[in-house]
Formats: sequence, C-alpha cells, structure tokens
Amino acid sequence: MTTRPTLEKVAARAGVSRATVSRVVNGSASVGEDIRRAVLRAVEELGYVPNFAARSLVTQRADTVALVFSEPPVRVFSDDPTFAGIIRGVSQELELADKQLVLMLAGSARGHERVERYTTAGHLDGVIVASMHGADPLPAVLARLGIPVVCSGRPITGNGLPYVDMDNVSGAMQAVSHLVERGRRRIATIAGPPDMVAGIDRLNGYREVLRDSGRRSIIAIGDFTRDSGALAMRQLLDDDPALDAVFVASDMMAFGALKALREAGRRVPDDVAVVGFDDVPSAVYTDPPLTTVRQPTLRMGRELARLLLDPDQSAPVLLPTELVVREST
Amino acid sequence: MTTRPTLEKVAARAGVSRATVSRVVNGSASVGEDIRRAVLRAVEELGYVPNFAARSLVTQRADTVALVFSEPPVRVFSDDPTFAGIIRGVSQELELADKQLVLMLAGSARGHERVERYTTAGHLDGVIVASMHGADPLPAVLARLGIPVVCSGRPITGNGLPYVDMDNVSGAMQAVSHLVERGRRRIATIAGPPDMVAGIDRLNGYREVLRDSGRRSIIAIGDFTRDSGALAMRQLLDDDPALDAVFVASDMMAFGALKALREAGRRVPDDVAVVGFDDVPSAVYTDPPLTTVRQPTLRMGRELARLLLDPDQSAPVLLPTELVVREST
DNA sequence: ATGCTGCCTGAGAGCGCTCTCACGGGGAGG
DNA sequence: CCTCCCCGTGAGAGCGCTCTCAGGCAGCAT
Repeated sequence: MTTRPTLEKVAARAGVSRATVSRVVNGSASVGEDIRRAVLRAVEELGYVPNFAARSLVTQRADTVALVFSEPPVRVFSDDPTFAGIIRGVSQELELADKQLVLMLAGSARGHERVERYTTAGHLDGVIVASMHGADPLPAVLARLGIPVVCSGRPITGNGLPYVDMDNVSGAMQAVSHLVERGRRRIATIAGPPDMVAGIDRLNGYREVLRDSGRRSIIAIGDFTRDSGALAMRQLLDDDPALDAVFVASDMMAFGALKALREAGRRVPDDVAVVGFDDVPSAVYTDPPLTTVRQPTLRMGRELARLLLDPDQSAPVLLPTELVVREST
Repeated sequence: MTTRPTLEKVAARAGVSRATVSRVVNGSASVGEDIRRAVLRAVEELGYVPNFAARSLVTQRADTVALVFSEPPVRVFSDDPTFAGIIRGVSQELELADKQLVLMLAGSARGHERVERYTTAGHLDGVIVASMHGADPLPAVLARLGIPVVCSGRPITGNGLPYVDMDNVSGAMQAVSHLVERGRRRIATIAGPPDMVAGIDRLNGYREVLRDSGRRSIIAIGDFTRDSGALAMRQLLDDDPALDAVFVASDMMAFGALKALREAGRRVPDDVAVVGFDDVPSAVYTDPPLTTVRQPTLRMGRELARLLLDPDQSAPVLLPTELVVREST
C-alpha cells in the first residue's frame, strides 16, 4: 500500500517491457491482442495508476485547466449563482475531455502573480479568465506565456483572445422594451460597474431603448451586490420620486432594490415595476417573483471549455439572452 | 519564450552547480551569501520558475489539496452559500501554506472513482471531504491510500478520521427554544435529509426542546433546497393548519417555506413564526428578514485546512452556532 | 529456399529536479 | 606548522514515465 506499483512492476508481472505497458496504458494501436490482455490483467491485479508527475515531466502536459476569477473572492464565492453555472458548465465539458479543473482567485496583484507562477511551473495547459474589471492585463500576460487562454466576457479592450459573452445589449433592450410596452413612463436603471463589460453593455441597451422611445434616462450605479442595489434604489427614489419602473442590471441588485422599495412603501409592480438580469434560481422566490433576463450560464461554461480545448477555433461566441416575465412587472 | 529556463541554465549563468541553485531556490541554509546573491540574480534575469512535475516526481509531494463534494454538482454550485464560505476559508488557509486548492465534484460512483484515481496518480497530498450522505465510504477509501483526509461534518458512521462540524444540535435547540419563549404553541419543523448529519442533528435538537417543553412534534422532510422547503411547508399546513411556528433546517428551505406561507395567505410572523438555519447573506433580504442560526462557515473552512495540514492534530473540532433574531419571529 | 517488407516489441535515452555523498579548503587546536 | 574538523560546493544517481530507434520475426514474393 505504501508504495504504488510502477510501470516497471507491471511490465515484470506481464513479462513484457516498459514500453509495451506504456503503449497499452495509453491506448496505442499495434500491440498484439494477447499481450495487451496480459498487460491489462497485470495492471488490474496490481492496481496500477500512472504517476502523474512522471508523465507530465515528459509529455509537457498537465491535463489541467484553470478557471481564474480576476475578482475578490467575496463575490465569486458568495452567492452569486452566475459563477456557479459557469463553473458547472466548464467542469462538465472538461470532464468529457478527461481534464481536471482548478479554480483560482486572483483578485489582487499577489493573486495575479500566483496564477502566473502556477502557469509557468507547468501546472496548467489552459486558462479561462472570468469577470475581468477594466483593461485586465492578466489574459494577455498568460497568453504570452504560450498557453491557450479564453475570456469569459468580452475583454473591455480587445486583446485578440477568443472569448464567450452573453448578449447583454440585446437582453437589456428586451427588458426595457418590455417596460415601455407595459406603459411605464419614467424608467430608471441601476447599472453595473462601469469597468465591467456586463455593466457597460446593459447600460447601453437601456439607453438605446430609452432614447428611441423618447424617454429620459435616470441612472444609479451599483456593483452587482444586493447592498449596492438597495443603496442605488434609495438614491433613485430621491432623484425621481415619481419613477414607475426600474431596470436593474443584476438579480442580486434587484433583490436589494426590492427591499428598498418595500421599505419606501412602494408596491411592486403597482407603483414601480422591476426587471432584473441573470435569472438566478431565487428570482422565483422573491415577493413578487422577479421578471428578469435569463442568460445561459451553464452553456457559457461549456462554450468556454470547448473554445479552450479546440486549438483552431478562436472566433468569439455570443450567447443569446431571453426575457422571463414574472409578477414584478 | 517557448522554452522555459531550467535549473541547469540558471546554474550555468550563475557559474555554480545545479545543486547549489536548487539549495538557493528551496531556501536551504548554508549557501555562501555572495553565491546566493549571484544565483538569485540569475533566477531573476532568466525568469526561472521551477518545473512542478520534475520537482513533484522526486519529492513525492504535489502541494495540492482537494476539496471534494460528495454530492451532485447542482447543490454545491447552485447558490447555497454554505459551501461558498467553506471554500473561501479553506482557500485562505491553504494560501498561507502555499498550497493550491482544487475542487472536485464526486456525486456519482464515477466521481468517486475519478477522485480515487486522481489521488493515486499523486496529484494530491491531502483531501477534504464535504457534504457526505449516509455512510459515505469515500473518506476511508482515500485514507487507506495513505493520504491525509479530513471530513467536513461528522461522518455518520464514525470512521476515525478527523473532522470539523458545526454544533447543529445546540443551534437547533436555540432556535426552537426561542420559538417557545415567544409563546408559540404548535411548532413544526422542516428537517433536512435523514441521511446527512446536519439533517439528523438539527432534527434531534428540535425534538429535544419540544419534548422538554411538553409540545408534540410536527415534522416534514426536505433536502435543503428551496423547492423542497416550499413543498414541505405545504404538507405541514395540510397536516396541521393551526401551526403557529416552524423551525426550518436550512435558510434555502426557509425561503421556500416563506413563499408557501405567503401563497397560503399566512402572515409571518403574526400567524406563523419562521426560523431558518445557516444565516446566508440573503436572509436579511427576505420579507420579513429571517431569524436564523448563524454558523461560521468561513471558520469551518479554515479549521478544515488547518486540521489537514497539521499532521499531529486529529481531534474533532466543533464550531459554535448562534441565533440571530430578525423579524420573522 | 532466400530476400524483402512491414509490423511488433524491447532497449535506452532523457524530461528537470532533489538529495546523498564525497571532496576541497579554511580555521582552530595541538 | 601540521592535523582534524566542518562548512560549503559539486558530481551523479535516480524519481517514473514516454518515445525514438533498432532489432527480430513472420509472411509474402521471387
């Protein structure tokens, strides 16, 4: 038990050479059927499992991919389920390719450096970078290390790397158009962080529809958290007490907004209609259930993994979003 | 860029032997100060980073620890923030020890097998097993492989392995006592899965207080998800329409229960008082804000990592829980 | 029967690192 | 001034695996 069997041992047991065992284990063709069987039996009997480090040393591969969140850990692993879907999707797809996923948080400069070292040390043969703020240099740095990199969300400054993104603009437009169709006159928005693509694009979608429908925009900014949503809602109510609708750029913030509205004595949707973005599971459980824009997070994860694994596909992927109408509008 | 510098290269550049460079890189004592400096300069100039596979091959260490969830991925990475806290805690502590964390899902038999192979292949030098159902054989199997294993949550059948657990019994007792003190007469519970320690212990706590206070118990079972909470609440209302309080074994289920209560026209807390368990962030955002039992998830993660890393500590750790009173009671 | 082609197998050289062991030289003690 | 010791350094042997290369043998054509 203490010491694991090596290729050598298996070879001895099967009465063949190391090379042959290696061939069998790696599923190489051209091994005599009887010999193959003998080897497999020896492997079975000894409970042989190839040593990863030894293999990796010679193949220069690690069969491991990292999903890096360029974000303080609080948000990623708090309870924003957007990340959860992505993680699961990536994980599923990677499993099919028999690769292992490791999650890394790189919210700080130290974090960036850790990821870099980890990559350089040869732990990884691919990296997915998610939730970037501003012009995050990390993806480009990693790519320069000679390793495949894909981005989750369009990089704010095109870095030429492949990426997968949600169609945020269209989603926002659907949401706001819906509010317009419902006859709302004063439609505000709680936007996401101005240094994140999801924040920017959703705000642009809002602006566009508002402009086309001849309404004026009423804007507050949040950072995608519940607390910031509540805060922004209070500001909005101060700015324009007569607003009758609000498009919130994330469900988490919408939950905060709902609470602020409740505390301000406004009824939803009677006084103020609310639309969120993300369609997290708990959107069904709010009072009232939240109208929101669904985005395919699981699929995003899968596409990210696929893009990373497929060497000759590098075109960006844009995933559709869809309005889900519930009782908050 | 294509080919990373090796120890050899650094040695050549610094005009010393490989052994010496290795000593410097690994912080060994007894290297002349001037030579050490020369080596460090060479390392710097060449951007040398030790190859992980080569090192691991000889040291037999991987400097990597896995956190495996013996649970279908849906729950772990949905939006139950209990896991999030644990993950962050483990991650923090591991970072201090300069080890990398990898997350593995092992909800299926295939998953178990994957984790086993991964461990045997030498990827890991420690495993934390979380959210076990029933008499999960995984921890013991892994331990038999000769690798440190700790369990998150007391194993349902003592397997002799070190573990960290929340004081679920006491938490439940606090919650139910609180309900009793509030003068509630018919106190029901929505229990967790009967094959999970958290489910069992919380139910026991409930039972104990109820018995002592001469009330009869009214029980429904859920699986810690929102949907199951809603379902269980409806059952409870059927069973005893006159119930005036419910202790719910998880916040997620409590959210479901709140919704079911709302739909049944019951006011909270006027008609029915509700206490949850976990104190997830969104517990503040429900209507009304949820009274619940807080558990130190971050700390749990840290303790798990500490227990794993410290070879000569194997005593179980029991973490305190604390009632947080809000408006739902 | 002999030569040749082609397929299967084995031998052996590393991959980049750590670590043991031996060695050289300087300081202290005789 | 010589010997002993110890400290700092280098040489070299692997860790377990993959992969190239060459050798052997069967089968076919001549």
